[in-house]
Amino acid sequence: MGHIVTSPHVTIRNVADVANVSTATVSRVLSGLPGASEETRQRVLKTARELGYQGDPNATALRLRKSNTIGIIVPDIVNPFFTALIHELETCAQQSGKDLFIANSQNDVIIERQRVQTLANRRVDALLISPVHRTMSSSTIQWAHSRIPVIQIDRHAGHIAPYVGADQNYAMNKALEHVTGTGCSRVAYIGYPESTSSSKERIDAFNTYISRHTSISSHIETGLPPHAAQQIADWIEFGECKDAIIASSDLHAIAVKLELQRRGINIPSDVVLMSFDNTSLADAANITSFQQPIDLIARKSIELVEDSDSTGEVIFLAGRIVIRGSSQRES
Amino acid sequence: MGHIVTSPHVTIRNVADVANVSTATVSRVLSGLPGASEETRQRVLKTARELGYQGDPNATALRLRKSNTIGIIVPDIVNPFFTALIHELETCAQQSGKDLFIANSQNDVIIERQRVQTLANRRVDALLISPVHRTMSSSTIQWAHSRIPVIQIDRHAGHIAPYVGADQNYAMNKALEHVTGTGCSRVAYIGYPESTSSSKERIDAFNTYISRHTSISSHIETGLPPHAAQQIADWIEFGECKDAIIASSDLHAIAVKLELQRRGINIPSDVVLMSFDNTSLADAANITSFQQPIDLIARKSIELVEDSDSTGEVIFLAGRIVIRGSSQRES
DNA sequence: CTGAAAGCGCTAACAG
DNA sequence: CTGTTAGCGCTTTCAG
Repeated sequence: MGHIVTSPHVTIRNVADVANVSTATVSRVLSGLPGASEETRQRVLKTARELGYQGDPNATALRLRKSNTIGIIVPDIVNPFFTALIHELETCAQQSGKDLFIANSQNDVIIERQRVQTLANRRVDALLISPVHRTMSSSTIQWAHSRIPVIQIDRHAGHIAPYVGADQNYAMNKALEHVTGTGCSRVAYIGYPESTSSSKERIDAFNTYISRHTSISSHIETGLPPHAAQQIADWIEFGECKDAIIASSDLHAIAVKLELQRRGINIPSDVVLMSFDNTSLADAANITSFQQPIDLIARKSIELVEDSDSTGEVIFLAGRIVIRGSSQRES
Repeated sequence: MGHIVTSPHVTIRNVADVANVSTATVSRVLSGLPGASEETRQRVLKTARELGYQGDPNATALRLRKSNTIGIIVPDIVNPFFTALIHELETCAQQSGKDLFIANSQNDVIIERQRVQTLANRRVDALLISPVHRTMSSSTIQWAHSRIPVIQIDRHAGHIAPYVGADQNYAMNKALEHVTGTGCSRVAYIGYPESTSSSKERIDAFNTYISRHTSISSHIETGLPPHAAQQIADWIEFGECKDAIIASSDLHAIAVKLELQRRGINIPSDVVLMSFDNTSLADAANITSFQQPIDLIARKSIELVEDSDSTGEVIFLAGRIVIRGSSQRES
């Protein structure tokens, strides 16, 4: 068995020879440009089809200095939120006839820089990026933006390039309204530190809301899911007012849920729990979660790519809460 | 603001001019080839660094007809199992100094063919693919294998190219031993239909085991998670012997868990439940799950890529069960 | 040890 | 309407 080379790559030259025209004509026809009689058009199209001509994207990219592709760099490809986003982007990109280059920066600004360079060197037409860090990613993004159009997506590193993402302030307000609506007046926030723009915006929104509603007492806990979950469990109090926990990621919510279960604390009767992102994890663990509008985020970002004179735009999108058993009696 | 072109791409020509040598020499030095005095070496290296030379992968790929990259096509990028695999592959590929092109076939053989063609045209050095379908993907894979080295990973479409994946027979035996070990003598299988090699192999292994252990009664239910879960719940019986359900994916297991909860059936006291893949979903839902050896799968496949005379190999790897609350009393 | 030159496959003037 | 030509950035003989 093994790898048998049967069909070499068909070049434009091959097509030209068989169709008895010049490579220039083949190129024009295949690019849909004018300047070819209907007769030759058909002949070229036919032979190209018969020979199975596919084109060489590397040669085209070298010549045109663009590759008809869009690059997307996510900070963590294992996170279902980002794969859901990638999935939506794929659909939108396909509709624009573009391919997607998917890259993972593994939550590391060094790797992020490498990925940005790789994609820029490959001459992607535009780069969508969800930055690893709110401040430390900005130089990389600026570097990229100086050579190709860059759009920040879901997270940003300042007003250094257009941004499309969810309105974290709106989301956090909805979340707080929901949990206070279930009768909680002690509410805690748990999530990663303020290293990403979305985390920071959520924490800011949380604090603002609390400062305006003096009847609510609050608590904030940041850190990696397991550790932060232990801390937050210590904060739980049984008294006249009911406790609520808002987790900034489904992962944090699950860590909290497991920790509370271990301590014999019941959800939702003792403590109301909800989270952000509404990934398959929230569904699996039956946790109420705020659904980011990833379909709109994807659509808008691809639109921005097409629409070249859209520099400096900042687009916030809404979203909605998906209520599950962790914040209501009946599941 | 907007997109400001400040730094054009630095070419080998630029480096050559500044260093006062020919492009040929620069190329040799940068490729680490012999044929350059230590003095010029250093000078070239220095100027390349100072100018921020990055190289043009498109030009190199055009010239060399290879791109120093590996392509990976997964059937469903939203599935945490495949992103975990991608993550491992990234690590291994990086160690070999290669970039990874990630593509998603969206469980669709048509899209799968497109993705394969795209990557082949981009001259990836090798293609790793987890086929969408056990039989319908084979022509695409054969087409690809006729032009570039192809390795089937986790799933396969016949002995048409090397394969690296888990030993499904071993895995299913371990699963059956585990659930029968908890005292169950009625056991059901739930999963997707036999459209993928792994599904088929698991079902075959299930049937073989059952036929050898006549004291166990069995049941098989295939279909999409929610529907199949309803069916399987109808099968549950309360009697002298305890029931167990083995789910072929974490998604199926979660659907089963939710359906049983709705009917007031307790896990694990009434029914023992376990699944395959051990993704973050299983962790979230506290479900015992068989962990595929994705680290070994990734390592082996990258090794096969390097080792060019490895045609026709078939490598099966083991794995282990991660026990959680769905199959034991204490969590 | 080094440079000149050819050419990978493609597109875009420019002629005809 | 069509062909000739140059060249994108790179590597690699082949001379010197």
